[in-house]
Amino acid sequence: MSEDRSKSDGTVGKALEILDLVASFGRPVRFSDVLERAEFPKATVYRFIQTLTSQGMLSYDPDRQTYALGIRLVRLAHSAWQQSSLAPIARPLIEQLAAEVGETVHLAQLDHAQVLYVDKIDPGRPIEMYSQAGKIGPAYCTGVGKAMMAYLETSHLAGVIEQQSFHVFTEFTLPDEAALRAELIDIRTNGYGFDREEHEPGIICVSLPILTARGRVLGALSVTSSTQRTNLAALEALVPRIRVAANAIAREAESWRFPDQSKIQTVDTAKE
Amino acid sequence: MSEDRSKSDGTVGKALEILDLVASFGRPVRFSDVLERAEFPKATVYRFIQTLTSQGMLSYDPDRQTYALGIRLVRLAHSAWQQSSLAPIARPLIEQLAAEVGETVHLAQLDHAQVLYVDKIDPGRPIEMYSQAGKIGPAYCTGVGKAMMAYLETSHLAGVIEQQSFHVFTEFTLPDEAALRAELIDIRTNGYGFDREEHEPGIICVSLPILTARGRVLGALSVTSSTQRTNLAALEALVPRIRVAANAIAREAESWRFPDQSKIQTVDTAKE
DNA sequence: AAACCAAGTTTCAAATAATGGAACCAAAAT
DNA sequence: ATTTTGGTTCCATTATTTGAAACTTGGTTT
Repeated sequence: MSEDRSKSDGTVGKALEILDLVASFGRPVRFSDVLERAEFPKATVYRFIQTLTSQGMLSYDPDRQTYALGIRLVRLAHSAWQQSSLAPIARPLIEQLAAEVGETVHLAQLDHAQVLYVDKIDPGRPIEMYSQAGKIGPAYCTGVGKAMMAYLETSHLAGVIEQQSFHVFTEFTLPDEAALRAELIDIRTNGYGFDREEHEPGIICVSLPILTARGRVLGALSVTSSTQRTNLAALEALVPRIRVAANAIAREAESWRFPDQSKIQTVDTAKE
Repeated sequence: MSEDRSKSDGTVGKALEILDLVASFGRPVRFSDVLERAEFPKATVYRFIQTLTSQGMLSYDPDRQTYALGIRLVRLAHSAWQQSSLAPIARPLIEQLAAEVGETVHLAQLDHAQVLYVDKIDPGRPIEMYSQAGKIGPAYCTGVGKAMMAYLETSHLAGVIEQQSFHVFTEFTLPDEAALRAELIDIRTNGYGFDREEHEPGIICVSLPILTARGRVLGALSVTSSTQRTNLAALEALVPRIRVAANAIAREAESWRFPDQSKIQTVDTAKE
């Protein structure tokens, strides 16, 4: 199910596989824990762990003799979040959106075949960030996931759908590819989609894709609430307002031209 | 100055060097941008970028033909922050501390030879997370940096000091190793240290290390303010309260025993 | 339109680094 | 004192990385 990464990315791919493996434990691990789950021989796993530790991608606790993900990752993520994600651009826009509609707003992007939440604003309560940004979720049963899938090009979409688990979370969870594909056509027709308690009972949302002028999917925006507080029709009424935000984010993301500091003449004598 | 990483970490080290390089631009980059600054030949840089992109560590924008740090990093960092840093443990404790003292509290750890801020609570304003966590700063002229250095073992300390730039930020910046070493002895004697406008004019702080029972440095805590609002003596009065928090964090970090889910019998027939 | 150029991509033999079985070591358990 | 478990090192074999050079592509200039 996830044996595609590292398939032909040589040593680097394998090292990152080990990194993911450590991450998957969700807690500090001993060498033997990793060895057990890894599909490489002892010495190989050992060397990878050494290397990753020396590189700061893993950290070693000498007291407990355990490895955990290293803080170099936190530093890199700081840059990643700033430069690669929509979050820093979108932050002021979704803050205002959340304040106006009075509901939780999610900003998500597609990672591999999963939804990755890059920001969340919950009006009222102070922002808890790390607990949300970086979180991943299934694509086939979340509003943002479906909104993004609806606008993928056919070939890419096929790959993404193939990797959906179609685990049944609630009675409303879309059960299979056929149901999902039908839903995606609907979304494309309307320009927005819903989560009808497909992932968590009582939780509903409207979602819109964030698209470039050329139609490439950048991410998705959703407004989430519960069945107690509101209903789908009320959420649907927010679509125009959300669309304004989504468009604004797309426009800003696209127009973000960077100071052209790369145009410095490169003299060829730069070899010294 | 930073040619130590990847020195003998083979291919993986080199790939991560490229990753850092991309991060260092702070904005999406073209292939040639990277090539220019990298010390590897064209084909090598090219393959690394391909690999990293295919691995999701970099993301490629086909419209602009640029690479940026990938969102897989955000996902990994989410785990890293949770499992490796002190932040999730410390969060409630420093929130309360910030509320009580009414000043900004920083939580930092040492990464390589730099200070890495893993959390920040500013009473009054809502918490901005990724924009702060992950930020790095110099060790020799920040309160948290000096507090941590003061408690490193001699050999480790030497390596860290060697990498300090001793750039002069203000008239109070410690100018050289001798001044720093003297200051570190002071800090060790008192159990806490100050930032006397050494990094930014008008900004002062008290800082305490977070130490394990065995005396290993886990991180540091600081309460920051400005010369307009307060003075060093007033900050010093907060030390006992801060020490409570620092000790609590250390104790919790140490006693955090993880559910013993690794003790599942590993039958050796697991080969199929 | 032809010639040119810059940026990006592919090739392939040589150089280098990764591999992994096995031996080794240390500390804890018996 | 002996065995077991968990971690570390060795080193000949093997596979991968390397990088100069050739090539392709898309955009400019003449």
